[in-house]
Amino acid sequence: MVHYGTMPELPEVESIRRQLDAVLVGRRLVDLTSSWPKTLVARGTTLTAAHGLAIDGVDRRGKVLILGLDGHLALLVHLRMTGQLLLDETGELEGPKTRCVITMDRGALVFNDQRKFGRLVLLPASLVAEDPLLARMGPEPLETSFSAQILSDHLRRHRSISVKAALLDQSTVAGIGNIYADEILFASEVNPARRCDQLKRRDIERLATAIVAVLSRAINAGGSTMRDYRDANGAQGNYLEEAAVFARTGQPCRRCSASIIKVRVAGRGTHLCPSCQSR
DNA sequence: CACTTGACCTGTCCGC
DNA sequence: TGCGGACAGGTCAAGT
Repeated sequence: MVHYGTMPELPEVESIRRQLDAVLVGRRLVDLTSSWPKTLVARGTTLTAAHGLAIDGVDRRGKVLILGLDGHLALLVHLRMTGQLLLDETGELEGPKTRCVITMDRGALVFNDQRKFGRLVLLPASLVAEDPLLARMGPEPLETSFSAQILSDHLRRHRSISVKAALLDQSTVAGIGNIYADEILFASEVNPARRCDQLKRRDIERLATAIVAVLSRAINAGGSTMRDYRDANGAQGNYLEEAAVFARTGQPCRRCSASIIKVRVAGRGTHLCPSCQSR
């Protein structure tokens, strides 16, 4: 059994966003604490400035959650690999991996993160767009304005790097990580190692269609669960049962029955069907 | 500027 | 059984 880390990507973060938005609006922050210095920081404000503010909505940009606080502050949450943002109504979810606790007038948000890569940033709402976590984020693939032309425009900034590396670059398209990059490339019948400047218009059109289809389908399945992923209620996702290539090394391709292989592209473990994705 | 590599972290797995 | 090292991957800083 191969071990994988966690990879909350757009579908997982969107699942969490929906759950939190449905229950957090109106709750007030009482206290923010962290037990690992880098996990929670304030930029352009102080942590105590958030005390007493009410959550007015939960948004998402790429893989970043954005909790709005009374219109003038915001809390950015990036789960990175192993982060879990859990709604703790009864005070029972804190444990050895808890890095941050956001106490509210009702319940708390507990941020558990085994590998300590996750980040929570409190900042003025006016600085959200220019924060390093969001400043160079590419187009949102599930907005109606996303199109093959927009994807083409962003891919054109790359030449020799692989199409997989470009998909993982958040400035190309927001929210794609290693699992969905592989799934999108399979659905597009494009080889992950293909150079960006070798993509034909038809390839880019297929990629744009697959990006929307794969991410939408994954949201409907509640996201993927590798190892540590949990939604805000602690539940796992189901998408991996539907995955075409990811974590299916040696198993038959669902389209042509050839054996799925795992190779290294752009420094990442990469799964593909050598027959369907020969070019 | 385009691109690659290393650092950040911890837990798990594999080979000796 | 114990232990060292490779590996997992999102992002940014530093290097080529």
